Amino acid sequence: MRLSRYYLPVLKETPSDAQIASHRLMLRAGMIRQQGAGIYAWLPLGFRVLKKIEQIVREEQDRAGAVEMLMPTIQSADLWRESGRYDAYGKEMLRITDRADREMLFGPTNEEMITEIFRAGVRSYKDLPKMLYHIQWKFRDEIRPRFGVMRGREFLMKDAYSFDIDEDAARKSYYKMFVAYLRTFARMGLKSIPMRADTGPIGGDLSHEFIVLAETGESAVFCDRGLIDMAVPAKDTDFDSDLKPVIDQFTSLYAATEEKHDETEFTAKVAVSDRISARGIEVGHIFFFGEKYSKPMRAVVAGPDGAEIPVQMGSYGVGVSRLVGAIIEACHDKAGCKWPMAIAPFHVGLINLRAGDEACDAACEKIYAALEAAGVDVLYDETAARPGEKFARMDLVGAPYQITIGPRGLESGEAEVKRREDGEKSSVAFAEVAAMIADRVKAALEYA
RNA sequence: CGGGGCGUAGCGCAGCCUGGUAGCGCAUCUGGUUUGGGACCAGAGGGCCGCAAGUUCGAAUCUUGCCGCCCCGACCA
Repeated sequence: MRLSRYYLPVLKETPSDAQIASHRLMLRAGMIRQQGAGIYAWLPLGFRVLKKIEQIVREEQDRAGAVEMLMPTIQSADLWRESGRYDAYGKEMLRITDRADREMLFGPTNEEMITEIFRAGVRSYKDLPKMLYHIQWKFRDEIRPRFGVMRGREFLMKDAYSFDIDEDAARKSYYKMFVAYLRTFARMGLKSIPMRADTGPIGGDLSHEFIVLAETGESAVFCDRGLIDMAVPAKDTDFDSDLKPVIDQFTSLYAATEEKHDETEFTAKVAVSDRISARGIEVGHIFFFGEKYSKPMRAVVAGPDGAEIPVQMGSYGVGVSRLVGAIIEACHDKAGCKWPMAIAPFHVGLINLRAGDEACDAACEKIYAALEAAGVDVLYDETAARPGEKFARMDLVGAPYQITIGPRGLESGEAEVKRREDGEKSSVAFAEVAAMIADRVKAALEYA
């Protein structure tokens, strides 16, 4: 992408209402623009990141055996009356009436709708198990939206739903999602820690929040240091195999959010040097809720003996738009974003220090074309801006690699390569730089 | 929803107390000098001062109402 054609409205000064790093940087880097309290437009740069995150989530859901679909944002109130949640949900639900005065709502979640869809097409236990998911915008009229996209009112969420014949089978579905989540967040360069969460009226051990540690996290969390270095299940994990050992391993060490924290247990089970008490961002939540919706909404199947039984359900959410903020919280410095390769809006920033100079232009065009041909996402700054401004802007955008071409380096036949992560700079022979960077990008995009 | 605060040019702000139709920095545009980490000189454009009513000869400024946004708290992917 040529910068001159792109829409990248960067800000030199920090907008006054941005309190935390991710919000500040997203505004400054021209990723989002606020349209109302907790409502944001995604500008081209932010949209690229959002799409890359969404794609990773999708790939890992598919790998775990979930099937993608798409449900509408607008739902009918009648559906929610069936489960009894229409009145229970309260003011967080945005209620709408259409021209015929029918009561509608902008979906805050989709349990009712998926249950309706499922019951319409499944009759027998032989059709189970099933796992369905979609990635869709939701709206929750939060009392107090804040922190930019981390707690917006409108947000993009992946939600999956599992349907099983009994609790034992449901447990297997739950495990699949557990593993899928570990992999999903790891691929984005995040350390996520599954923490036990409130299971509500059902009880049991089947509810976990996936937390990313960050100073600006909204909840206080407590865990064993051992969880941080625990190896994430590999790409070739067979999701139909017994996943219990993996779950056992990840749940063997203490990890709880504030609400579930038990200080006595914490001090008893975790050595002082291994105790982490920090703040975290919830990026995913998996939950088994049994017959909560299937029973009142009559999502039943015939069992082997012919008797109708309500299906056992679970739901599994990932805050896709929130992840953009969460990743920035985890990966940034004073100058800007430091994107992990997998979700970087651009892999490489190419800086032409002397646009208009024949030699510089020719050299840059050549590298630009070579990188693009190799499938690398390049942001090519061919504007007439001054060097300092170009460097600062590229640091703000945060591509993992920057290639700088200027008259000085060109004389010696070299390009300067800077790694955004640690600022390390090196000179690379002009003839080799494109191939070298393309290789590095490809290597970084390989995932476990 | 309770408590606090803010709304003046694209962004950051001053002016308001003590009424006289608006200013600063950055950004933008033009010309010139510059050019390896956010340049310099000269000039220019850009504002129903959130909206509405009221007081007044006169309102960004005072009064009332409304709207919007932010922060703290209880609640949440």
